[in-house]
Amino acid sequence: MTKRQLQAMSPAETEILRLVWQLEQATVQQVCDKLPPKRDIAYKTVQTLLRRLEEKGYLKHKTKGKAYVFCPAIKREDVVKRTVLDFLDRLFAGDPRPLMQFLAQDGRIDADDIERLRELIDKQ
Amino acid sequence: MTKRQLQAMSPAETEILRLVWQLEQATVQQVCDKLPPKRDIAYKTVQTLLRRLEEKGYLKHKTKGKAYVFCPAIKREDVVKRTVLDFLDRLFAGDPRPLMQFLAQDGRIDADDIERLRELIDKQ
DNA sequence: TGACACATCTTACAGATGTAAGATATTATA
DNA sequence: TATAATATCTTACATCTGTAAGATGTGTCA
Repeated sequence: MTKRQLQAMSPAETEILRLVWQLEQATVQQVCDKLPPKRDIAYKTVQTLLRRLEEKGYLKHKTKGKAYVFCPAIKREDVVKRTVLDFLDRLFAGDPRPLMQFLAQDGRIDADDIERLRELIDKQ
Repeated sequence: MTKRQLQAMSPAETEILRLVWQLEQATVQQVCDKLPPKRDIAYKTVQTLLRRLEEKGYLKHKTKGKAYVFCPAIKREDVVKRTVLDFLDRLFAGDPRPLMQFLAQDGRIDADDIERLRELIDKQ
């Protein structure tokens, strides 16, 4: 029971959590401002998603003036780990190679990226 | 409108579609047999998921004897592309590098994998 | 040809999700 | 100290999801 079971994040919640990570900590308004213009959702909706993320244990908040400031309640890398592995399991039976291959073939990673990855692996 | 908008797959549906890919084509029973033992869901549930995948346009079926044989209605690589890019957007703002980095650091890809990726990229 | 096994079709249903409105509280300002 | 602006809290609600049961159809074999 050291490893608490977190309730899964929905896609919309994931998107919002990422913005909080980027901002390190954020009010509802700041998250709204950070949304890409194409992503047209109401302030109230963002508020609901932040609240649900807090209920699920991903965020916590403190009060500043009249507004809440939300910040991560668990380490980003832990969330990334759980989320990526889960994704990998479902789509590729846990094998990361088809995923990497797709990224390479689709031109989303280049020789430089590969070089940096090699260094990272060699260092270990 | 050449590029039809596919309805998103749910996590459970994704898992089932992956099994159909592995089997190339499959009856409900074959998908059930392919499920990992830990994943304990009823025949009827698998049937529902396959039906929903067909409704959403990911699968089609033909009849063989009294049973349906399901097979992909769209190319696996197209589904992978849409699904991976969507995932990447939500969790990493579209940047694949944190994802790769995680995989490397978590020991999920090794030097050999990297070498093969390099070859793949160099060939392009 | 009747019954058994096994499919599909129809229906269910609680909980999650996406999206947000209305009610109420709080802070700054005229 | 009213009042406007801005927050949060409470509530809503249609749809999607995960999970599956019950009704009905169909092929097979005695």
